[in-house]
Amino acid sequence: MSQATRKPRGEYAKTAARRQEIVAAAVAVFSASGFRDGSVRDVAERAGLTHAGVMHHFPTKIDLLQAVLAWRDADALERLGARQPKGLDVVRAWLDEVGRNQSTPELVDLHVTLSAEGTSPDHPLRDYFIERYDRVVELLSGALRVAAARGELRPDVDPEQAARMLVAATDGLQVQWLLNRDAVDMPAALRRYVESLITVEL
Amino acid sequence: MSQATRKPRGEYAKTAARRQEIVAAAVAVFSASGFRDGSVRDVAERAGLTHAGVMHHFPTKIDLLQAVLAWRDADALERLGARQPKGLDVVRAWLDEVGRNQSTPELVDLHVTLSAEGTSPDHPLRDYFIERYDRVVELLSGALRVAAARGELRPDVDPEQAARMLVAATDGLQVQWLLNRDAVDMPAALRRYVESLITVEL
DNA sequence: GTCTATAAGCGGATAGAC
DNA sequence: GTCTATCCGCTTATAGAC
Repeated sequence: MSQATRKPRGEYAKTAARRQEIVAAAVAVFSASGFRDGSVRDVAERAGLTHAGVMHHFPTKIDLLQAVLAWRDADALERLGARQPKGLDVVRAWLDEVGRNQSTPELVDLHVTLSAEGTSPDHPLRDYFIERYDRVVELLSGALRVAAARGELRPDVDPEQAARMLVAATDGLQVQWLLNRDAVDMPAALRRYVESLITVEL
Repeated sequence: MSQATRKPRGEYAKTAARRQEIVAAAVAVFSASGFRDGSVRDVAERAGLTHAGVMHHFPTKIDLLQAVLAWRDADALERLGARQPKGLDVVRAWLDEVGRNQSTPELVDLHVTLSAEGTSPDHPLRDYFIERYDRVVELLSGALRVAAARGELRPDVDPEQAARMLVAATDGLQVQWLLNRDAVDMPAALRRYVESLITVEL
């Protein structure tokens, strides 16, 4: 995350506030027009400056999109990490999050599209997504380890492998759900998978 | 798939051959530069015409990429569908395919990126991917139904749900694998999942 | 630090040559 | 049908004004 960690001394409240305004404009534009048809010029107009002005704060259009995603990720991951029992509760919270996301398909689309783009070797979002997946997998596998210590996990289940699989299945189901919402019940499918891993009721 | 089914009378061998040349050039360019940095003009130059000439055959850059993917998909799906016992053999072939794909990460990247883009409501590839996922899920759930009839499937497993989950997990694992190849063993993870569904050795 | 002006290169649309 | 020439609006890079 070379980009996000670069915080020059001169970056004061005013700059941060301006960026937040731009991000808000970007959320509005990309949610309405999609991020492929929503232009930086549209975002700039809505935020009250020129397109080059926007790109002073966010060097590329992708950086701007990353800011939108990070803004959405932040409170979701907070909700997960804040769970205090830290066992299967975290897994339940993950399923809740998936269910909640169904009400904002544009943002699901944004995440799916950008995480896919971000896999390319030289993509500016690559580091961001590597770190994000590490964090999410670590969070969930930690939760499963706690569950294992309590004897709630089947003995042949490896916590990290299962966590990785849960995240993978979530991502993949989102793609199929976006293509055909009637064919997929994401929370139910994930619940079935989790229940095949544990020895107790979820 | 309005595009692929439209085959005007005037489309003869020469045209098909020209398109194949362009697709070959596109594979070369996109594999080398990625499909985001590889331009239609690059493809055109390599195929010996202007960028507008290429876009006569493939109206948009996305259509060109779809042709690359379809070219790769064609024999993979054939290999799967050709399996004659039609039971768990098909699932084994699916895992083999995943393993085989590891030798061409650029094409995996291409598939992941395009399937994600294709989820957007008005995206030209949307119909293509809807149909492709239907076909794949149908192929795999058919295979699991055969396995169920043979008593090889756990009684509480729903073939279509399991097939959908297998495809979803495959897609999601590919994202994580592209981000960090050391962290993920795709065939092993999928094999574990399949083994949790069945009553026999895979 | 914030932003404008400008220009290069891209995907895409159009008109018309063959 | 196939393709070139040309033009459009876009993202992005660079130079420099404030």
